[in-house]
Amino acid sequence: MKVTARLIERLSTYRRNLQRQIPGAKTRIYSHELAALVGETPALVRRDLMTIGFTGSPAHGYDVPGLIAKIAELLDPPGGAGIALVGVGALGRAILRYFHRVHPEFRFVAAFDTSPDKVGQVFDGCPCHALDDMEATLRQKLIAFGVIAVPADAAQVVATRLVRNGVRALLNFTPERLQMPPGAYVEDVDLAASLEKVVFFGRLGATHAACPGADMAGPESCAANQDAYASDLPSANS
Amino acid sequence: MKVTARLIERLSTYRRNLQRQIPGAKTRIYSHELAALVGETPALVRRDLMTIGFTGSPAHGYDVPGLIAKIAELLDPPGGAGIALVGVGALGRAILRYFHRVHPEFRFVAAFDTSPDKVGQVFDGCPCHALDDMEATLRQKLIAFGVIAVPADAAQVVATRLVRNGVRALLNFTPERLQMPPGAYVEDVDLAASLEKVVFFGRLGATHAACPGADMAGPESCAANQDAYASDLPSANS
DNA sequence: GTCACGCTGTGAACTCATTCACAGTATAGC
DNA sequence: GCTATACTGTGAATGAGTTCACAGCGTGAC
Ligand SMILES: NC(=O)c1ccc[n+]([C@@H]2O[C@H](COP(=O)([O-])OP(=O)(O)OC[C@H]3O[C@@H](n4cnc5c(N)ncnc54)[C@H](O)[C@@H]3O)[C@@H](O)[C@H]2O)c1
Ligand SMILES: NC(=O)c1ccc[n+]([C@@H]2O[C@H](COP(=O)([O-])OP(=O)(O)OC[C@H]3O[C@@H](n4cnc5c(N)ncnc54)[C@H](O)[C@@H]3O)[C@@H](O)[C@H]2O)c1
Repeated sequence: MKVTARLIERLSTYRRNLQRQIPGAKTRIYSHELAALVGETPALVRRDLMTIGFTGSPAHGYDVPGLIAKIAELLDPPGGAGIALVGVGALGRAILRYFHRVHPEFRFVAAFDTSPDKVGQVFDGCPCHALDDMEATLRQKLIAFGVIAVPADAAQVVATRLVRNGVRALLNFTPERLQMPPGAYVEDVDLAASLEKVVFFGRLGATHAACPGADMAGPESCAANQDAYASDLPSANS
Repeated sequence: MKVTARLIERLSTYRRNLQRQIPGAKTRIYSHELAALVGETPALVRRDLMTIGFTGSPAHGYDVPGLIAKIAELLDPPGGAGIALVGVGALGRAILRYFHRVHPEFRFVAAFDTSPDKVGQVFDGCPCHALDDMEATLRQKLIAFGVIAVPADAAQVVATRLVRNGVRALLNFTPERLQMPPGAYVEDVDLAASLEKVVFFGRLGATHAACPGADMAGPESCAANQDAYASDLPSANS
């Protein structure tokens, strides 16, 4: 099974969108329905499910609970993921709050910050420690994943320290490119670059009347699965 | 010139990393230096600069201020971008704060929220309006870009309303896949999927000893530009 | 019971992105 | 001045990722 980062990303959205359906409304789903739900092509959906060895029937499509289970088996770590947050600033707190409320399966079990205001407090169930306690806490709670939401200049130091103490993968919100030992995984989220794309392609849209014109095409630019747009206000669906 | 979303993303990080250098320290840079800075290959950097028609010299590499200017000319809208934020929650406020402080070139000129607590307040220079004022405000301030940070069920309605009133591109933090008219651009930021990738590849790293093993490879997994890692604590560089 | 339909599973084709590899060239050192 | 060097610019090769297109099949209609 050839597992790429994009496949994992799509599996994650397949699952999330399946779970968002009215529970029990559909226990079976066709590739083209799931595709519409997540904004992909039916062929890609079938290919992905084939890749993970999940098989449907031509008559009824794919079994929804079964698919969710299969994806869970693949993505969810057996013991549940213990995650550490470093930098309990505006962004860090938003993340703690959101995941605590809507995705408790991601267990943020420790936070770290330099600010004495934050240390000792508990944010959405996640206790904030001083940096000095990092080593002990990481090892004691067997934390394997980290989220970096500190100012850019602190990112590399913090990352190194995490990885030295058992953390094997990071989500990095900083524009800094982190140097990691081989084997460690870093997922960068660069919001400035994302906004820059929005501005660029939005501007193009204006100039060229439409993005599909001659020479430009973002991957999901012109997202429009046009079918549903003749109607007027596609009021909050799904 | 063939412009893809990935190119824009890289140009954005090229520029940001060039600007982060001690100003004036280097006025020239080689492709391999810039590549190391952003974690890409030298060949790709050269190809990108070629694509945007920026040319260097074999003797001294590329002119840094010139390159920054060239990228700005390409990415920055002439009048400055007017951006609207919808949903002044935890995430929305983090975004307003961050961009106001560190990237004021992205001008958040209006925010919208349903909560009476928020309406009328100013967040980091950005006034929060009631939803009823959306049409008027968008048109009056000629807002062409939007950021969606409302709960998922409100996302489609809000997006449609924005696009109906002149907004041409959106940054969407919601897991909802937005239906857009052709020509509009949507950039999705799916933090849950990103975290899921971190957990998956971090776990693999453990099992398989290292990611480059047999059959897996995330795009920037094993980010390690190993060169610099023999040394110990790569203390916050650049 | 038989037929037509519409879907899955999948090899092959294709498209897009990245890397290779090298010719061309400006400098630094001698 | 001449040579060795180390880089850029770029066509061509490679590689990933996606889509095409169709054989095979279970089901519902009649
Ligand atoms: N907020 C955003 O929208 C946004 C967007 C893009 C990038 N980022 C990145 O995320 C980072 C955090 O953003 P924010 O808005 O939460 O900033 P913030 O200033 O609100 O939070 C930073 C937090 O990190 C803590 N901190 C500082 N140095 C530390 C260290 N060495 N170790 C541990 N904690 C430390 C501070 O006490 C503070 O609580 C930013 O610096 C930026 O690089 C944020
Ligand atoms: N915070 C995160 O880390 C995170 C992570 C992933 C996704 N998201 C997405 O971003 C959204 C916002 O996250 P948050 O943490 O800021 O949530 P939040 O609850 O703090 O903020 C939501 C804000 O939207 C406002 N709102 C609600 N309905 C609205 C409407 N119809 N029009 C305008 N405003 C409306 C609310 O008043 C509130 O201020 C989430 O719902 C989620 O879909 C957030």
